[in-house]
Amino acid sequence: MTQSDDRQPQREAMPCSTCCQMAGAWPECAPAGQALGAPGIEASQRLVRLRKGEFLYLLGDPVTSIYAIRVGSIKTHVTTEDGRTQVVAFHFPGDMVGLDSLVRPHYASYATALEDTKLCLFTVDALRLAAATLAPLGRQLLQALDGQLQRAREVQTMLALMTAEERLVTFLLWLADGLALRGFSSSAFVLRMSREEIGSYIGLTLETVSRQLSRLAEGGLITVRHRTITLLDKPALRAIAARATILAHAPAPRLRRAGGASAPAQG
Amino acid sequence: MTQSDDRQPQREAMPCSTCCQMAGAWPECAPAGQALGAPGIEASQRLVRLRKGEFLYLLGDPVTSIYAIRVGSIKTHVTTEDGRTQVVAFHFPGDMVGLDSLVRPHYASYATALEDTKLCLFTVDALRLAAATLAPLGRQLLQALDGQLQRAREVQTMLALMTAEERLVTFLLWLADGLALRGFSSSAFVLRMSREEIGSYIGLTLETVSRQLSRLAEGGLITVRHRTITLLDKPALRAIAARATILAHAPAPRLRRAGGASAPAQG
DNA sequence: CGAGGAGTTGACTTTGTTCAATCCCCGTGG
DNA sequence: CCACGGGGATTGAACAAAGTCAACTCCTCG
Repeated sequence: MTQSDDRQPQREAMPCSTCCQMAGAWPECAPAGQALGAPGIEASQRLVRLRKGEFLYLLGDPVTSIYAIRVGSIKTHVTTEDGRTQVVAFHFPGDMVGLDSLVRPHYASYATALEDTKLCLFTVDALRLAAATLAPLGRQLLQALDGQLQRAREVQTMLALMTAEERLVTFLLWLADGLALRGFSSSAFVLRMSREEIGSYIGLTLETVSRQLSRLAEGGLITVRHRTITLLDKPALRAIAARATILAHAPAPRLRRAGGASAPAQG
Repeated sequence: MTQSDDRQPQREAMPCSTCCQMAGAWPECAPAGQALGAPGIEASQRLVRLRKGEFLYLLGDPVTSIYAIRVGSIKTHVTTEDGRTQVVAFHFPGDMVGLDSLVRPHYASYATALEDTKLCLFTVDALRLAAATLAPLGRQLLQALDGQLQRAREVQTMLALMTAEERLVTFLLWLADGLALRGFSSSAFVLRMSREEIGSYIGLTLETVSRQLSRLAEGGLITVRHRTITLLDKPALRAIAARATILAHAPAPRLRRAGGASAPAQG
């Protein structure tokens, strides 16, 4: 392999136009309010530089902007109650970073540079303004889409680091919370799906699902009769699920230093 | 438990207005082009009824509409090359179904009723029209968001049913494909992340990642030197990953009848 | 050149899967 | 009204895959 073919691609500078194409049909990273298609939008084209290990943003920070990577790479990650770190995505040149937080007031993850990285910054004011011009429909779509992405990432985290018991309890609580949201009893309900379907969703076999349900019942935390479930001790259940639940307004992540600047500054 | 509290909530009829609130700030399910916020949009308010086990749509079908659940519940699922089924989401009253396919020409999953279900139908023509009126920015956002959702679901599926080897190979191929997209060599590249970070992403420990890399190298499929990876036998690698890869323009799913067919029928 | 983080490798343990037998509703039909 | 059949669910035992703990090597960075 020659250098030309074996080079370290991500380190190669990439013209912004290229990165922006990648990001979708972004206009040049240079100011281009026009191209954004909504009147009055300033693309407020700033360039951000990060060194390896530095944070682009922290979970819980107010969402001020989203980014497109020009050069380098970024990981977005979360931490769990018990201190484990879960990488939810890797981002490479052309990818958007922070998109999953667009419709939120606070970032839903940490973003850390895996190497020296340059990004185009788009102020969220501009984007929100654009969003405001969207049909309400569009906003709702965005909102709903974001909700589904969020849930998918929760599942992702669940599958990556929860035990069978934790997964099942988490799943039951999701159902309960869903029912509560809709104004129904959240402590007694009927499963609409088979053990097999549950297992498929949370990455277990139907036997394991069944066994775990039995164990929880033995422990007096729930009652199981066919597909009718009663949650007897929600605090205890939440405690189990919490072990590997994503911290929402979290403390500091541990992986890597944050280069001082944006660092959570804990040692 | 009394009936009043222990009733089967999801079976309860729910006024459409309620379901629509749930779905975001959807207008009444009754015709309300106005409320959609874009001129000329017909909400083309149709109601769809499904009986338990029926499909709402199939993977690969042209995307004609998306739905909001009024009563009932839906699972969306995919199948893998080797015939396993993976549930990617459960949807309950108020949830949107098919949203993840909005920006695509074909549905990216199957949607099956878990019980008798009623849904509000929104023709995608109307939605696309709305999308067309969005700033190009908005469309790109939608596109990018959808891309991230898709990837999250791929990870979800990977975590739920792939072995360590399959996960790692899939991950390497994702990296390679990403590089190829960006015009770089896709057979030799440098990992930007540690074994630990890879492991976190694909749900393995760093030791397992290391071991699997070694095994693949032993087998002559790849070369590993520190963080420099060379893919020597991509067909073989693809074959490994394919075992549990989501079928794109798939045949029929086996779980439940769709009016006739049933069980996985293999064994 | 030294220190320390990253990576590899091995031995052992744990967790969940697999295979298989059995149970239990529930709906059907006698 | 009750027997029967069948799919979903439960449970057990053996097994396998990945995790854990630990020792050791090798770069890389300072």
